[in-house]
Amino acid sequence: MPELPEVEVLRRHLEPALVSRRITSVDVLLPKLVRPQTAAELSRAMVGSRFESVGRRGKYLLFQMRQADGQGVQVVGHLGMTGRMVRLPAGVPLPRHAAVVIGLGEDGDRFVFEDVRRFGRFNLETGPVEALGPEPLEEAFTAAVLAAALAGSTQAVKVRLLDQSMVSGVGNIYASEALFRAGLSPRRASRRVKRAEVIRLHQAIREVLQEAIHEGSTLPLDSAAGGEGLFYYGAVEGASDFYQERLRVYDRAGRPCVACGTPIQRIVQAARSTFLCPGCQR
DNA sequence: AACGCCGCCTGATCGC
DNA sequence: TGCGATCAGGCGGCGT
Repeated sequence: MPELPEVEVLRRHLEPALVSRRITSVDVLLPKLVRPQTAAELSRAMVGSRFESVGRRGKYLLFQMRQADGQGVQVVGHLGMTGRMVRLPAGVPLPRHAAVVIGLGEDGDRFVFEDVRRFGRFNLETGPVEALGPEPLEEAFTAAVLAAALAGSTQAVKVRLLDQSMVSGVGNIYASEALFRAGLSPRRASRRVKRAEVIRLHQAIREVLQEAIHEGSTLPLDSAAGGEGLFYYGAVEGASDFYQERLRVYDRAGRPCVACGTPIQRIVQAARSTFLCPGCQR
């Protein structure tokens, strides 16, 4: 599932594919994922505008457009569990679970948002993004900020890391990975994480995300589709396996820890899987 | 008010 | 072999 690194890699592929393209049509196939819910309203805002930039905030993609009259338009996208975004060349059939189809002009290319499980979003409203905590890879996210977010909370530190108002972009996979790298038990009450451990965790969060972006950005996301234009996490056969292989604990229950050989353990916290090495994490 | 928990979804996998 | 049950989980919303 896409977390900050996968969204960032997707952003880097999408931006050059979209910037300066003019929107000529908007079709909504899955209205529940879209705000406003009708193609008519979405069209009124978007059609005629050009893409100016594709940004990212946490796990959200921020599409900036501008109308000919200078009016700015912003769309906030979220991939949920299974969402994908792709520039689809003319003639390529729409994916089965296409939710929004945006026409990009005379050549017939389309920008498509699809989502099998329908947890994703495609909104003109920017509300959810305003509530997000600091970007973990930016300067504002310091060890002191992390310490303050953990202080006083009895919640398990792993559950706390998933709270997007604390740090934005860390999901279930990289929460487990960061805690493993920091040698810290996911079960530890947030308030009981010591100063030195906070510093290690802060560093570990940044490292696991940074490395995943770095390795993911070497993936040629557009080559397997037989040419230019297909950009999305998971588009390439084996791309998600690639992401998976780098992981030290996530989804590795029963397999030996890469550091000490102890079998990796799976536990459930807040109704989600957590993976840890009982030997390395205290 | 912080925190736990449900519901939304469908495809893959499991068990009988 | 086939089919129903279970599982996966980000996040909004609701209840305590």
